[in-house]
Amino acid sequence: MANKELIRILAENNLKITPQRTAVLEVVTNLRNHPTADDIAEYIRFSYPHITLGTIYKILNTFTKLGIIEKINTDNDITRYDPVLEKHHHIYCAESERIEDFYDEELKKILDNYFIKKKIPGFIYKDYKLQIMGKFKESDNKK
Amino acid sequence: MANKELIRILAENNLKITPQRTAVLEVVTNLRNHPTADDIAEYIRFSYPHITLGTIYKILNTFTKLGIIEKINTDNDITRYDPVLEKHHHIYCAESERIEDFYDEELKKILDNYFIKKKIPGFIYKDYKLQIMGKFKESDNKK
DNA sequence: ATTATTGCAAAGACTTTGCAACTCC
DNA sequence: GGAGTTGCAAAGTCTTTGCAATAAT
Repeated sequence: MANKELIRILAENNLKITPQRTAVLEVVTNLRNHPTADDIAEYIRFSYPHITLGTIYKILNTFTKLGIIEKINTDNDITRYDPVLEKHHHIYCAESERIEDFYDEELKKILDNYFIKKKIPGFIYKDYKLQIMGKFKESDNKK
Repeated sequence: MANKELIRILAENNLKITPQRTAVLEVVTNLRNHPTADDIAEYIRFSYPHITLGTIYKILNTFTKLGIIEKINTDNDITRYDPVLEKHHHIYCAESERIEDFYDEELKKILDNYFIKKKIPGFIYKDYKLQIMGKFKESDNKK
């Protein structure tokens, strides 16, 4: 994502354009690695050696509240972050920290269709999240 | 779940039968509230005032590794626990801490069917988890 | 100039760990 | 009796918070 685009997103959300915010947004959207706060800090320190985790967390929380990014829950208690783009699911590897995006038109249709029809009594449905568990065959289990 | 049944489960898993383990298993299976470790400690202290969170966590981790219970991820970083019974999903409330079980035969069929057919390249599929988000209409938002 | 944001350090929350004492089989 | 479990306290990890200094509009 180009720098111009990043700035546009911040502006649209009435956020002041700071280098730190731009950098965090850039890392999360461009990496697509579902990084942890710590991962993000590590990347950003190349360009902003003085940035601290406290700041990263503040920025991530701001973005999350505005719906610019989304938290991803993992089985250990470390939160990871995902840019909000088109609706997609996540594939979790049982043997590594890898989490990959998964998008399938058919699956989307099936589930959307189900939830349009299905009424859950006493509950106002808004969205669903699907996690796919298993393991990647390759041994190149990059994070 | 009867005490006899709880003991059977522990025995089946080659665990020593201790009052603490029996109590933890009882709380998680009978409450079906998806309690946190802290919730569980609170309940058990009625009968075992001296039990500590450390012990609760050790027991919960043992049970989780053996597949007797399962961790449930939440958006804040507090882990909650669910007895492993038949396959079911969870309904999350956006406005309270409530998490309810959801089981629907049709949904199960649809998803099982999809994943039987669908091959994800480079990935060995094992299971899926579906989270349903929205909010409960009632104001009696018991936890 | 005003208001929001950053950096830093300290505090907070949840969870894990080490070890001696104790239980279960 | 021996191996495994508990209780306790201390430590660990991730995340939040408060506040003065700083930067954005």
